[in-house]
Amino acid sequence: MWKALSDDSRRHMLLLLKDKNMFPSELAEHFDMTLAGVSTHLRILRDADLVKEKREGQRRLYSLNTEATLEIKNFYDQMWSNNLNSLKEFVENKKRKEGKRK
Amino acid sequence: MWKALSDDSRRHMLLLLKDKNMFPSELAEHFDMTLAGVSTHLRILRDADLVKEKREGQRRLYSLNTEATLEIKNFYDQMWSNNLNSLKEFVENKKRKEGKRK
DNA sequence: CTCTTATTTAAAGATATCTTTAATTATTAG
DNA sequence: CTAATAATTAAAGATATCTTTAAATAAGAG
Repeated sequence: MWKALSDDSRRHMLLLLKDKNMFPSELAEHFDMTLAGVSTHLRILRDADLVKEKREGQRRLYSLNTEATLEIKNFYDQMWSNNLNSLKEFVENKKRKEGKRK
Repeated sequence: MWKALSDDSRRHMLLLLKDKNMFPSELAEHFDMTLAGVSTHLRILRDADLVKEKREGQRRLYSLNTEATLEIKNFYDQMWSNNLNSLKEFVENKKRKEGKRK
């Protein structure tokens, strides 16, 4: 999963899929890479459970698996704070600051 | 930075340094690896700005750079939710659940 | 059934990463 | 200064990763 996230193209794919479900050929347009290359990256993301695949006839629709990104958050929580309160405060703080800026 | 986090040993080092600042020789005791290997990993973590180094005579004390892990959180926020409210709710929800469990 | 389209898989090459050993730098102790 | 200790750097080997080309699978169109 961390290996899956360590590649720039794959993180880019995840952010694209976040906005819109896509077919491999569609995704490939956003990258300077062959369709086979994209397909390989999608397999890695699928194995890491970061994306879901749904067959639609001869095509395959890929979508973000929103549940699976939790491990990143867990690691962040462990690193950044000992308890969830601090995270909560951080979020509230950031919101407050953003409110001011407007 | 993502490359730095993609290695199991390095993530383990970060979690160890979170609890206690350590010298390379001290860290090496926790790993099945030579001191030189540990030193190389520490260089990568230092380059990624994830740890800080402080010379103390002939030794070098390593500590976690708590500020730098923010990029992970940013990515998580982008992936998992469009707005910070959802994250806040998630945290509150998790806390509530944990409260129940006790 | 044959041709086309969408996608995956396998093989191969180039590049990157991890880990070790050996050499190097720097500090402290005698 | 010399010896010992702490740590880094360089070189080298093994392994892993990325990307491409070519072959394979699978669905739909004629």
